Amino acid sequence: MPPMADSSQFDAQAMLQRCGLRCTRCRRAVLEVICASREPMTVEQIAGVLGEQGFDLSTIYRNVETFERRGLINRLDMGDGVRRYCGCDGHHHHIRCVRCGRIDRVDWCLIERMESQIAQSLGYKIIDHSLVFTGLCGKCRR
Amino acid sequence: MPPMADSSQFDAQAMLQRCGLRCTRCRRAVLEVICASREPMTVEQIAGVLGEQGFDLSTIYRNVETFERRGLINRLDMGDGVRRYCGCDGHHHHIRCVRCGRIDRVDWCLIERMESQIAQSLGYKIIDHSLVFTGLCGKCRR
DNA sequence: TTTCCTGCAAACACTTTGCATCGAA
DNA sequence: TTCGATGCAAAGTGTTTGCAGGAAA
Repeated sequence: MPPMADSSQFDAQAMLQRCGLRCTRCRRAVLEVICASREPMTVEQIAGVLGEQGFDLSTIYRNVETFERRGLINRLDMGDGVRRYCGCDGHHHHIRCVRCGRIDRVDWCLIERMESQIAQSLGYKIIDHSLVFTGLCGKCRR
Repeated sequence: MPPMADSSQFDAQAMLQRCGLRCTRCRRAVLEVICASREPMTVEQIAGVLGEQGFDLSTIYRNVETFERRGLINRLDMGDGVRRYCGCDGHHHHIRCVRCGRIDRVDWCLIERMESQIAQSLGYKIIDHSLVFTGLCGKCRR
């Protein structure tokens, strides 16, 4: 795994500024790692990727929380008790194998329709949704 | 909140026996609390309801884990990092307000269709799914 | 009688907090 | 220059584990 993916698709600095957040080395790095990753990242994984830069774990925790509250990233619980974060790029879901923990991505969705229905019937304003399927992947089925 | 809901709808003892699990006081009680509750329960809440019976927390943790692996209950992450359990009665989803933490239940579903599509395209055998919408409830929107 | 379950105590992992220092704006 | 961000150390919270005694089958 390369130390950091190409960040040309998104401009971490601009994202931070747009939210009124100071653009520090740690914040830029954390945001880039999360947004560049195709898979949702745990705090531990983020710290691992940024290992050589030596950011403090508590700082990373503080930053992901800030990002989440500003809507820069999404917090994702996959049903296994591990907290993960992913960028807000595009719309997709995940599926996790309950046996081996493998996580795959589901790129298509029928769900948008449900949102307006929920908004109507319960009076919610929907901000986001997280859909987690659990099952057995091809390998584990055998 | 009554100490325990009516358990006539389900037979905890039979459920345990069917799974080859010993029917102990603690197991029966925990299973009844979870299945009788309309809302998903945290381990802390379960222990609270059973407070006067003085079961050890670690025993409750062990039992809910056992129940989950046997498919007697479902583990549910609502996207707020808190682990909850609910009975496998009927099919429904939840929606959580990101501001106040309120959780509502969504009783209808368009999702079954997606499952076969996932199974086909990724080769998974779907066991369950968890869908969590986050948003602002009517009170918090104002 | 055997095997599994339980309570207790301790360890554990993950996350949060207080505080002094540092650095972006 | 100021206010917010950081690193460090410590505390907190929720969860898991080892072990000996106890209860279900």
